[in-house]
Amino acid sequence: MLDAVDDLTPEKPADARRAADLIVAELAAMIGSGALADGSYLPAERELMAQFGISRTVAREAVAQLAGRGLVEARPRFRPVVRRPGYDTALSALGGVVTHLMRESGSVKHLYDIRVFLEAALVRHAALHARKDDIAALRRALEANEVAIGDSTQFYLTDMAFHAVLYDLPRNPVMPAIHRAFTSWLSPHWQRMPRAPERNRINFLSHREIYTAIVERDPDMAERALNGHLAAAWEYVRGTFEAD
Amino acid sequence: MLDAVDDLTPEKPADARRAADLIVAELAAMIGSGALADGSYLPAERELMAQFGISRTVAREAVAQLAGRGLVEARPRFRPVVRRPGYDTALSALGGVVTHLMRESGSVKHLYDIRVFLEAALVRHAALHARKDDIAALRRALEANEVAIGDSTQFYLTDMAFHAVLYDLPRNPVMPAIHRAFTSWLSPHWQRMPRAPERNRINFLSHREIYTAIVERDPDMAERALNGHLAAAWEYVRGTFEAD
DNA sequence: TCATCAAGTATGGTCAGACCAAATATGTTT
DNA sequence: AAACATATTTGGTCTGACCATACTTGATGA
Repeated sequence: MLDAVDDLTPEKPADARRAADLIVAELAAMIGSGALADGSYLPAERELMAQFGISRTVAREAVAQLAGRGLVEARPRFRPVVRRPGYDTALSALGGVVTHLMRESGSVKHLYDIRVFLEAALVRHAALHARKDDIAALRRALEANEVAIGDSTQFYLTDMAFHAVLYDLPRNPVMPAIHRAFTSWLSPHWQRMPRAPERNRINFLSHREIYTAIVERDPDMAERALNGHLAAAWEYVRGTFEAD
Repeated sequence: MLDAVDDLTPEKPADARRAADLIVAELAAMIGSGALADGSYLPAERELMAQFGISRTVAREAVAQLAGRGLVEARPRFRPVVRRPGYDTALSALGGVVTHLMRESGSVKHLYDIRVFLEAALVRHAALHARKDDIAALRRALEANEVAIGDSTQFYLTDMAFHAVLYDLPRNPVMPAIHRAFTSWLSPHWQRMPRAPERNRINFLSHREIYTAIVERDPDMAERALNGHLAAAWEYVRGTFEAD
């Protein structure tokens, strides 16, 4: 991290030409313009060879790059399928790196804190701007959460669903994608957390507290409830990876 | 976007074996454990061949994958260099996809709204938790911003720097990375925005307003000021890409 | 008629060996 | 000791081949 420049748009060496890059650009443009429709097959490698006058090597590398960018879904022995990227596929690009990042001591906490920070803002936003149907959705999620107290697996799902409603509230499609990314990154750690109905009950009560604060249009109380909720959850799971 | 499941941990087909994947996992582990030190050269392709008993093809694909994940920096004709990933390299993985995403109408706005949402929470946090040295840093950034009003290029930089301080405040290394990611994604649009000293002055005043609110420990006012600031900025640049 | 199953083909995955151009190392000359 | 010429290393690309599996086609049989 000494001189980690890492400009986020890797276009520094003005030339940096590699045969595959041109093909990638071309195909990417086709995907963007719809010339290659979402869900359709990418031309076979041997077709690309003929079509662009390149070798198989280059064709393969181009496909691999597109797959890396999420513009194409290339399962091992199947024909690559064109995938117009959504916010989820974008976040999923992080997956690999994040997994490695989280080996680093403290990084899980950093990520978790970001989540708390975001969600605090979300409950605040909810308390101020939630509409009737939003609150209804929240209430439904809360009720589902309550009946699942006895079943820890089910409780985990309804727990996530409750929080998901908060991410849906701003009606910005990026938010739910962020939520899915967070949960998929952090869930491995959560899985290891011992579960018990009494613990579930505590969490449910926290959820209800948050819900109440939102209904009463009290952002400060909502934020406080959420912070307490997530701080407690953290204390409960920190042990599972602090031994690392 | 119809059935974009896209689970964020691409490990669904229990088999999905590809020779390169094993090598990638192996090398990734070595990088994680420090066996391959940050900044050192990755073994040459021909060495990997011998070391793992694989063909050049597989060796190359493995390196390409590592490069895609940001664990290795592979400039065109140079030896790949090991890069222990930081939060920046993680976010940079998004770069390619986000670029494509932003062709989609409305996605720039969505991304911008996320930024506004986050920054609103940040100024709020600043107003509540900023320490003396934080405020000093903020003041320095503000002053630098003021003297740059006449120079639009310089103003742009000091503008970013001012906002950057807000991201530094929570002392969570993920925050600055997010800021850099945002600016690198949105800057292409901002570059097209016409600049003028009078406009700079308005923005500076907004910054001062935010600063004042933080100094006075008034989160609501800080949030309001920031929302106004960024909303105005949006109105000013929306024209540059709404024609698309 | 239509479902089933067996070739046959298309396609991605891997291998081998070769050549090139650029980057790096080596050694020689000044 | 610095500058230059040469040799070696190394990544980029090409060719051509073989395999295993996904897909297609068509024959078979209920």
